[in-house]
Amino acid sequence: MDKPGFLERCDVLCESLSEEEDALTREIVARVADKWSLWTLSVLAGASGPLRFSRVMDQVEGISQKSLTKALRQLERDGLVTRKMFAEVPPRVEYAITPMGVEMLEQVAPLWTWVAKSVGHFQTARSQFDSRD
Amino acid sequence: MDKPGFLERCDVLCESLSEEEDALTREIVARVADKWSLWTLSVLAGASGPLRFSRVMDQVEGISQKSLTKALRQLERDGLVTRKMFAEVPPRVEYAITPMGVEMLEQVAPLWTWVAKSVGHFQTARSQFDSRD
DNA sequence: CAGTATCCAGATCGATACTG
DNA sequence: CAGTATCGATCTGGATACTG
Repeated sequence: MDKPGFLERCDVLCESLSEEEDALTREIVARVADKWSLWTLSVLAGASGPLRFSRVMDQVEGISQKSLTKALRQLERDGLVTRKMFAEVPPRVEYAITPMGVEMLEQVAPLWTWVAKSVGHFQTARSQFDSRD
Repeated sequence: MDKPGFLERCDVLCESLSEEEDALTREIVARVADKWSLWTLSVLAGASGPLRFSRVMDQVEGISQKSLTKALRQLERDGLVTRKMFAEVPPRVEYAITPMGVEMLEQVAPLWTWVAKSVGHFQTARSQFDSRD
């Protein structure tokens, strides 16, 4: 089995990272896999403009207030969404995706699409595995 | 904010999935984010041939026996690696990546590379966020 | 409205000990 | 060698109640 080119290039890049950068890279990639974070980000991407907290919560079905708050804070912290507070009563907070957030989704979309298209293969593999002696 | 084309295409595909397929898709994508699973898979991809359990464990630094077993089982179940047992004493088990596993890595590599290249941006975003009033 | 604080149940993981 | 079994610490997420 030859070492594939894409893997080699990835290795070279990854090994050039400091330990701190490596840890951060892993963290960001991990966020991609997080159910709520990615869903939240794509809701903001699909909206025609900034969304209030409760509008986001409506669209991310099943999320709790606590989890949404956490997801939005993380996304904000990493510069993937912006948070704008208005000094009104009742309070209004608007979230919007950043260009970096859009870029992130663009990177994730091919992977997601590939998995979705391959879902039949995975189902087959699993049923074979589950019914082996 | 216009709905980007890539997102729309992804939406259309995702909405064509049954609830079961959707759940499986999420699960597979989640595995991508899992530290050990991806690392294990890339070790097998980088090897010049099948690897024994203990060889894999050597290369995935810091993993416990329990976690490696779990990661390998999941990868096997999804058809991303194969497991071959030899009836010898002491027992020998060899793991190898499948074509599907290679494909999976090929899908993940661009994302990983992009994150690694963007790590500086994320560091900046975080330090700004962490030092805001 | 947009959170924060608290409690609690379930999953996860490392360490350790044991086995075919 | 390649696991499985068990235990305890840790983390996570939902439900609920409360607040500026």
